[in-house]
Amino acid sequence: MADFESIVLNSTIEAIKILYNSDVSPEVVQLQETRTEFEGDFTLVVFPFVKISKKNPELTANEIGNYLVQNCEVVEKFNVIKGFLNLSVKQTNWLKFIRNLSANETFGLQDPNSSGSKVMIEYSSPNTNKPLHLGHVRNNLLGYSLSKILQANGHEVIKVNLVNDRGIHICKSMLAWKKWGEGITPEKAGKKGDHLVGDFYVKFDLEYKKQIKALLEQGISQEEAEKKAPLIIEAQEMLQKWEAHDESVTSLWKMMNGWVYEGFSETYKKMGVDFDRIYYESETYLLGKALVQKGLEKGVLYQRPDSSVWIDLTKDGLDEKLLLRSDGTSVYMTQDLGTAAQRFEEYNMQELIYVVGNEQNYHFQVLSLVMDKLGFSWAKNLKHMSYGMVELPSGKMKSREGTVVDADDLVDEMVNTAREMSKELGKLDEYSPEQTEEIVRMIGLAALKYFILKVDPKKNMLFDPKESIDFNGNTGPFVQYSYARIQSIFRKAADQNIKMSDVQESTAVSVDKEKSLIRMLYKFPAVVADAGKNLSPAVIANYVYDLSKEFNQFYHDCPILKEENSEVRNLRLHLSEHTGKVIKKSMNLLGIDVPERM
RNA sequence: GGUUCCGUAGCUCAGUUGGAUAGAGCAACAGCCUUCUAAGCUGUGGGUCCCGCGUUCGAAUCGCGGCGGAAUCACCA
Repeated sequence: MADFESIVLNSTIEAIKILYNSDVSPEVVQLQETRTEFEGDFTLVVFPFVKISKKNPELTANEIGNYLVQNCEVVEKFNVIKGFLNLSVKQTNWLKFIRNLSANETFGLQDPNSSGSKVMIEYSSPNTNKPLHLGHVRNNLLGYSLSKILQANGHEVIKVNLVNDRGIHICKSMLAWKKWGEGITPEKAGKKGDHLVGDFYVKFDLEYKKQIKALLEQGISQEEAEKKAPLIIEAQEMLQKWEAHDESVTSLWKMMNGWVYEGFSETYKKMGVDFDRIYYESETYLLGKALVQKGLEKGVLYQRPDSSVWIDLTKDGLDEKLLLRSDGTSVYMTQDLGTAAQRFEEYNMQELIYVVGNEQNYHFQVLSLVMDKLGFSWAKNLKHMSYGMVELPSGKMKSREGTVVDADDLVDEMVNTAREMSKELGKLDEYSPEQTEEIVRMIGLAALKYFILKVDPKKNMLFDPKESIDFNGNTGPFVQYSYARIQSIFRKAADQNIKMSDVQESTAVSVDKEKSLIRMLYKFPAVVADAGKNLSPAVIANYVYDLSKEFNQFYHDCPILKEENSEVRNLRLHLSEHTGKVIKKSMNLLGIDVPERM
């Protein structure tokens, strides 16, 4: 079924050809939704055509309007306000649209892999020296939701995670555990492994600072003290041993990383995110050196006297960038060059999207440029899905000041709040503890996820704990509540033995709220496409909120089961059903579950 | 200093090929449960869309110049 806009658009082009003997391209035709305060469904902006018609806007609009009513099969009537031609789609077309929905379970979603495009999306990418925090939460939720949105747009999606499991920061935790851990394990401590390891990272920093302070008191400069402190030297030695595959260091590393992985997978599971493939930096950090060699041979890169390798990007408005240290070891960029090449070779995808914070905008600009200069055709298909930082009312999160919001704690708190709130409202009194727990989990998580995803990803956002646990208004629980209400209607309908039948095209759509709900549902496919194009879960979140609000108004204004006219009742049941389905699909695209009751 | 991003109601945010009188939520106040879940609905108040200039029939949206904020510019990742 062609959508109404394209039908109207084609007819408009035709109208202008016939009325004014002029050819206009589709881009010139501005068709938008009619604002609610005016009558109509779609509005044609006629200003662009007055030059062609050589008549004033009102007259032009009337002429086009008349033509469309007579010649466009979906246009019923029109009105003109200023230069705006408001068009009403025939009611039978809307009813047909609703009727077709019943036979279209995948409404709004493209068939899996139908676009012929394969996309790899990298997200999460944690360090294994401390637990996940609020910043990672935004990353994980965005990455997971985007993968769903891209799938809904018909792309084949490969979700990958690149775990940073090696490096000096990992050695710091390891060293601290060795020195002060007294053989403690997550079991003995009764603590998640990632949190335990994080404690030792903090411990290292604490002791390191003490040593620096002591050195400063001996009159050594800050810079030198940071380099000379025995702890950091030990950590560096440990890193060298690790790179040399020293047995004792490796086994310690494996053990502690194992703890962290276990902790992470618990957190991932709790948040409901997953991956198709996990890469480890310990296995990829040496990649990229061969590419650098090739770049040197091609003359794209150059070597300095100290034998470090650089690329000059000053002509591209950037700086010179180091790709290999003077001792021949890799930097972060080198590895990223290598892994990108490896991935394109292995998966042959069209695009690689990195979900990484905007503090690395420069890095990804360089990455893509370097790849381009090295001659990889897909360099322009490396996309950085850059998102803004999460700030707290007190400002930025600082681990030193203990203001980091831990991911596990955060989820637990949201769930606890949901539990208290449900108890207070007496919502779940009749359910078993297990059922209650499941629903309460869903609500708490929805509050958190929706709160984060509703904000445009590229913007920095403020995470106010007080606001995040609000379950009223523009929130996840509000959307869930709307869904639960709908399910309740159908439970009642079953009790009363009310059956649904096909929507009759003769049904009167007499209430505004019915009409606006239909229009809202109609928009869904365009919203999914928009979210995919702009890589923005926020587009979905804002839509599903508007849809839910619209439904609640409809629910308030219109009796459904109690409606006596059976045709109207039937229509309202269909509208409720399809609203429920679209809410569920939308929330699914956000990685949020919806409860049958709450 | 260079580059990039941001600035909309008291607060948090929508508003994307330039379109009509700039919208929600929270907070405040006032209403609505003997009728399908009140985690809901309705109403009131609240705006120099950071400022200025320009392009245009028309600018929150585009361009230029300011002001304010953030990120980044490591032989860190």
